[in-house]
Amino acid sequence: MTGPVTWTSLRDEGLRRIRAGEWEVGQPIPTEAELAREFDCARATVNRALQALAETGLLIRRRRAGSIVAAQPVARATLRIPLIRREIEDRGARPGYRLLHAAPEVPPTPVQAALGLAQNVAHLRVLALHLSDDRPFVLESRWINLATVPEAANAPLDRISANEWLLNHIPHTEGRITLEAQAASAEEAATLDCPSGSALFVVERQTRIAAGSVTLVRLLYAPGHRLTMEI
Amino acid sequence: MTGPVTWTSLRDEGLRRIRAGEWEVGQPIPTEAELAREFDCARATVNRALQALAETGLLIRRRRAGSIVAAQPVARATLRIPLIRREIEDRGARPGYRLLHAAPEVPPTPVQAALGLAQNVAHLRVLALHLSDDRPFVLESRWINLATVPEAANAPLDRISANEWLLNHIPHTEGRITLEAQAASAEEAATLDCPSGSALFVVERQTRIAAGSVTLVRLLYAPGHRLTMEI
DNA sequence: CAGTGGTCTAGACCACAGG
DNA sequence: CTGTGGTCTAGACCACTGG
Repeated sequence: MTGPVTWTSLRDEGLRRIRAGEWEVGQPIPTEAELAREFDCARATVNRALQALAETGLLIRRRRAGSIVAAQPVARATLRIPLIRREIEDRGARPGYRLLHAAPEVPPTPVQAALGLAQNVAHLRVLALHLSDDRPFVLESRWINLATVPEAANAPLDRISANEWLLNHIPHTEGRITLEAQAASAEEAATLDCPSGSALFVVERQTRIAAGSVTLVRLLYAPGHRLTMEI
Repeated sequence: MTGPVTWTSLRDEGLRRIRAGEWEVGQPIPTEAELAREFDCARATVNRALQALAETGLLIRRRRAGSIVAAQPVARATLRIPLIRREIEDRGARPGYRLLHAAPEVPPTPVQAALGLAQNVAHLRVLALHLSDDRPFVLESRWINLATVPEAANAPLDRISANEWLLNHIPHTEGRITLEAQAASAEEAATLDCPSGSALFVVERQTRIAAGSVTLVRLLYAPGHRLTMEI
């Protein structure tokens, strides 16, 4: 804690004190005004630092009651889900892509329910395989809502993955991500070149824009895939 | 955008403009000064809003170059990993806990390597089963470093899960979380009451404090477990 | 070199909730 | 009612970087 005081340096010092137990769990830490005096800086600077600590769940801040160190901090980790191609490149491998199937189709009832669709809406059904150094990396099973994204019908999905095409055409979506494990069906196993019944890591992503549901995709990763995050 | 201008309202308006395409992908948005004039507020307020948008990966901000809308926003989702007991309670089920095994033991070499240990260090080996409405929910397989946390040797792990005991004694740790899928071994399957070879969702958490490694735990969830996040 | 974001400051007012 | 955090403001200086 030498040099000029910035809100990031204050945040780091707060993090240190919490981890070192200098600020006790469940106990209030000094008020913003007190910390501002201690570090000889403006209260706004302290505020910005404590706000950042509260954002990561380490502090619980309440007016009048002050800021207390969270007793049971919920482990909060930020998951970054990049483009599959980038993911492969980041591992130092050569990415590949093979379109397996692309045709208009009305989703089966359970998929419609998951998408929150009231009626039968035409979708583009896409199956594709992503390769890492020529070995199967992830099997992509996707539904694209043609009511929301009619242009998708003409997307050159044999050359560019739906993943990237969508990102280029509708980059900013909102949605939900679900992580789970699933046993590989015989067909999935054949495509991913692994034993039938293998435990697969599955990422399901559902995205929408204001106009409606955009896509529902299940990414079935070949065995051995891990997702790592720092806390 | 009526009422008083706050940095959160500015952030939300920026999010709307990005999603609506009013701020074009890859293009610079107005400068902070311009936005401050538009919304008739101080530049610091605009700055706080844009900083929040940059934090979530929607904007890329560079001095002199200005802020541009990210072309391929990396989907960033925050994963919240609560106490297992809370996780069960939050699902409206009754949590249960059974200690299966707890004894000092030197970890096998691969575990030592994962923990970054140079020599043989005594650990407490813990196996426990968490129940949800009397049905197996997650199998906890843990190593606790007795060099870092000697008190753990006397923890009443038959009554309180290591999870909670550690959180109460060493609440603020840093570490790494890994998510993967794994096939259930015969023994694991028996404990979790599922077919051998079932695809299990596995959360591995490794935590440490300044003094050294604290614990390595693998949480093997019974089939059907899903982890959901909003983007 | 000039324009942009990054940050600090000092002061102010407000909202909220604990006592 | 009062103390705490939440936020805004106006101004300032700095750091970086693109032209």
